[in-house]
Formats: sequence, C-alpha cells, structure tokens
Amino acid sequence: MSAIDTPKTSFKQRMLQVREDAIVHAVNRLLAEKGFDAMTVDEVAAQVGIAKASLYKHFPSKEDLAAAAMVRVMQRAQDFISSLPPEADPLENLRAVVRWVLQVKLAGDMPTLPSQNSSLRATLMANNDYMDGLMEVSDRLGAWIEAAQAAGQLSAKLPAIAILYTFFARACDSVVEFLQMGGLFTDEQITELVLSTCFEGLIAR
Amino acid sequence: MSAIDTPKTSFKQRMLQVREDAIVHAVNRLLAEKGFDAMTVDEVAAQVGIAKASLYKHFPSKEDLAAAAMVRVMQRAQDFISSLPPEADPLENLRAVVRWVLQVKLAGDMPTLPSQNSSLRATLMANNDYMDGLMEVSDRLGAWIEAAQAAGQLSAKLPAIAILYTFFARACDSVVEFLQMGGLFTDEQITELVLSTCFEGLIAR
DNA sequence: GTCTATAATCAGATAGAC
DNA sequence: GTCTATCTGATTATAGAC
Repeated sequence: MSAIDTPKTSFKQRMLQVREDAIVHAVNRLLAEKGFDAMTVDEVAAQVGIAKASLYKHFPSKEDLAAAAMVRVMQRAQDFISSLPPEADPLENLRAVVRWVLQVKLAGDMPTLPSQNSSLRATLMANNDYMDGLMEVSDRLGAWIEAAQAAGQLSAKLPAIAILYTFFARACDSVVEFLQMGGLFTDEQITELVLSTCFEGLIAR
Repeated sequence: MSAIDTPKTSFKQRMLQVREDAIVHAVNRLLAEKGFDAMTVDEVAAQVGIAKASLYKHFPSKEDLAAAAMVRVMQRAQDFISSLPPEADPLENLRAVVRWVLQVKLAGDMPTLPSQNSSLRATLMANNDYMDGLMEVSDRLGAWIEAAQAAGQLSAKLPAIAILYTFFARACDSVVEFLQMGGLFTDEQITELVLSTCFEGLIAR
C-alpha cells in the first residue's frame, strides 16, 4: 500500500465504522424496546436505512447483531466504571454503578436478551469482545464488593458472587417495568426505590 | 336432557377436563423451560400426544394457551396463600410466599412470559380468571404488607405497591438462573440467598 | 458494499373427512 | 373432537446484478 493510499483507506474504514455504529445503535434500541425474538432483521435494516442484504455483509447473523449490541453496552459500563474515583468508598461506587444501570434501563437503552436461547448464548460466549468486557466489569465490581465486605459495609455472609449477580440482575429487573407501567412514579423515584430495596432491603432498619 | 344422560355428559366433561389439564401442564413446563417465543404449538401437541388441530379446539390461540398456564400458576399461588395461617406474623407469611415462588422457580415449574409482547398482554388482561386471580393474590399480599409496615417490620417509607412488585418480580428473577447455572449452590442455598437479599438487603446489619 | 429479488424454512392457524 | 393435509404469512438468509 502506498503512502497516498493510506488516508483514503482510513476514510473508508471510518465510514464503515460509522455505519456499523448506526446498525448497532438501532439494534440496541430495538432490543431494549421489544427484545430479541420480536426484533426482526428487516426492522433493523429499515431503521438504519439500508437493505437487509447489506446488513449481512457487516454481521453474519441476527445473533451476531445482538452480540454487537451487548458488546456496546458492556463497553459503556466499562467507561462509566472507569469514570468513578478508584479511591472513593467502594460501596458508593457500587451504588453509582447500579444507579447508572437503572437509568440506562429507564431511558429505554438497556438491551435485553432471552437467557434461555442457546444459539444466542453460544454466539455471545464465542465473542471475545463481549467476554472480555464481561470479565473486566466483573473484576472491577468484584474488587469493590470484597472491599466493601471487608469494611463491614456489605454483608459478609453473602458470597461475593451472589452480590455480583444481584447487581447484574438489576439490568433486567421487572420491578422497574412494573413501576414504570403504573405511571405513579417518576424515573428518579423508581431509581431510588429500586436502589433502596436492593441495598437496604425491604425490612425496616 | 334425561336423568340417565347426566352421568354420561359429566363423564365426557371430566375427560375433557383431564385432557385440558394435560395440555396446560405441558404448556407450563415448556414456558418454564424455554419461554413463550421459543415454545411452539407443535411441541405442545407432541408432548400431549394429540394433533395440533385438536389443540386449537380447546384453545383458540397460542396466547390463550399461555394464559391458561398463567391462570394455573396463579391458582396454585392462591392455594398456597390460603394454606397459610391468617393469624400468623404477616412478615413470616410473606417470607413463606416468596420462598414458595423461589422453590417453584427452582423446580423449573414457573412459567415466564415476555413482558413486552402486546398481543399476549391483551389476551392476559382479557382473561377474567387470570385477572381475578392476580387481584386476589395482590389483595392478600397487600394486606400483609400493610400490616407488616404498621407493625414496623417492613420499611414504612417504601410504597406498599413497590414492595408487592418486588415480590412478584422474584418469579422472574435472573439471579436464580445465574446462581443455578454456576452450579456452586444447592437449591436450598439459592433460596436462602435470594430471600436474604430480598428482605434484608445487601448492606450489613 | 449496496441493492432487488428470491430462496428456504418455519410456525400459527384452518379445512374438511371421519 | 380428533385426525391428516394444507394454507398463509412472516422471517432468516442468500444469489447475483451493479
């Protein structure tokens, strides 16, 4: 490749990147709105404004589309976690992460996947970007969890992994949808309610 | 109808009831195992051992099949609630109900529906048996919740409806699946872990 | 890489004989 | 009411021209 070709190639790659971003963004919205099964590849193509066949030039299957959306949300989680002060109270950082998850969910930006779909699970587990992101997030949160337990902030009788899963599960917590559907509470109120029940529990203190 | 016909008709109706029970039982298992979208009507027919067209003589649509399974699980919940001593500690009764939900779920008997599917929602809301059961359960739990709040057992700063939804959400809590998949904990341990995080929260007391 | 057109399949629902 | 056979529509994925 000659030197004069480099910018041209780079520009093309940037265009490609922009288009793929648009695709993943549309997939993210549709996954958050209707879930994996109800989302059709036709819809994705229509939202992006390209032909379905073009989609398949970028992503080999519907499962890979979903995986790309999960990589994206995992990247966002990593970005948020990295933005938190590492020297701060670990419990406060954990609260901040859960609050962030709830806000993304309330904004309708949290993609949800059916946990039982096996071909989807296989695609996700074969996706290194996703698995790396998942492990990175787990490590960061796990360290804070153990620190908070050592400091007597989080219950030490709960396995750290159970606490971690409890946080992850907030991303698909039906309480949020129930409360949102009722229309009785603002997004801020829902956030604080779920945060409170998650950390403080239901029993009076 | 003559007197001699009555037993015959009644027998026929009993046979019909038995068959429909078998259908709903199969639907329940499939919904618990793979969810609504992945469950096919062909599968249901195969499991019951009848032709698909016969299914449609009993239930007019796939949505109605799912609704029948939800009616069944709601009926079971009512039965369990009725089996509890009304004069007992309301908080203990609530714990018992949540424990029951978790055990049904861990046994793979809890049907789950996609909350976003609108035609399914419409079918459910048009089903009087389901709506009556849902309201009955809500009333019974709601009374215990308010009693427990008045007694200073449950946090009084949480709206009762939010607590109720938190209980309902245990029926589709992904933490249970996460912990079950890991294989590190027994069903009893998972039950106690989720019960503890639900009522006592994550923060050390 | 993007498009139009189409294949291939699958699943919900129905027709019509018995 | 039950069956076999079929319809109908939707959906994932691809062929092939440009």
